[in-house]
Amino acid sequence: MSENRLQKAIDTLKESGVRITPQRHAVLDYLMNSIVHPTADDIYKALEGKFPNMSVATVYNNLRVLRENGLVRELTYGDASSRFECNLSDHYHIICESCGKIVDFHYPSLDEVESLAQKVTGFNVSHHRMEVYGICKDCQELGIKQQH
Amino acid sequence: MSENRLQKAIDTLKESGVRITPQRHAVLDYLMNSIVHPTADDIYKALEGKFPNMSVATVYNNLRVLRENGLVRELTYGDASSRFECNLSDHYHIICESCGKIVDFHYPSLDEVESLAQKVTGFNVSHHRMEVYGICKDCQELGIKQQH
DNA sequence: TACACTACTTGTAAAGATTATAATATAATA
DNA sequence: TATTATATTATAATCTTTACAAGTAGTGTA
Repeated sequence: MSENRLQKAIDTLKESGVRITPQRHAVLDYLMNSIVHPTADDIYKALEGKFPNMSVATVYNNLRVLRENGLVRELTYGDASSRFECNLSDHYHIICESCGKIVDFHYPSLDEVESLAQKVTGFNVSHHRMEVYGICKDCQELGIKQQH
Repeated sequence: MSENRLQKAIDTLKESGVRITPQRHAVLDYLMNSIVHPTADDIYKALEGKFPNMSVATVYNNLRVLRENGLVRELTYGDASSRFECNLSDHYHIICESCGKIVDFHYPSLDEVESLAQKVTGFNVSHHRMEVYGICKDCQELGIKQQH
């Protein structure tokens, strides 16, 4: 199942003349099997064992290539560094203000907002982004425990 | 009108034991009369004439103090630097993908999304953010002109 | 297989935004 | 006006990301 997705992605890359190097394969594979929306540095550290000589620049380069080929989405939040995900299906994110955890959730796309914004501002609208913020279950429980 | 808002903000600060220095006053005043959502560097450059000796750190310090006192909101987008605004009324932003211009627009708050997200994820939701992206009128016209 | 071409990786330097630190200056208050 | 806590300044440091040059390695062709 997941292997299928990976193979499809590799085929897409090859069709665009992008070479499949071991490092690139590893970055893509890691992202495909990750649900935590890692930063570039997370990925770098995660692959350190497998590729002791890999440069940080390689991670950034590959993330850029994957993004340019529509296989990876870059998420930029308030904190210092970008986060990356492979899940390109239509979904939104909810972010824990305490631990930074990011969780996907589904909601019908906010097309109405887009069309109103277009009408009011005269912009030619292309897309939108939306995130919800709050405290995750784990941190809620931790907070309650600490009060005792 | 605007003077009234400024005076109110100053009173709020004084009540919290925050001193009103000339630099702090200028940053607040500049933000109150700005509609372009400036970066810290924009503000620094704008006040350079009035305060030739002001440090960039002072701008950051003051923006932090103003934010902590609920007078300024920090907007973090994909690009490198944060933007700041004083308009704390309920509104959303639409951003030009060509020139970076940010324009306010009004839309009923997306409470429904928040409550669904809370139900589905178990998070204790506090707020959300949403921005629309597109090409502004000016850039649309510029694009058409360049094609001739 | 040998060659050539191009893309990729690596290591390091550089850029840019923001924060930390220490010394000096100043606003608020009695 | 004197005092004291807070703010400003100048600079160094940090952190993320990009740029660059040199070397490496896939890929296609003869």
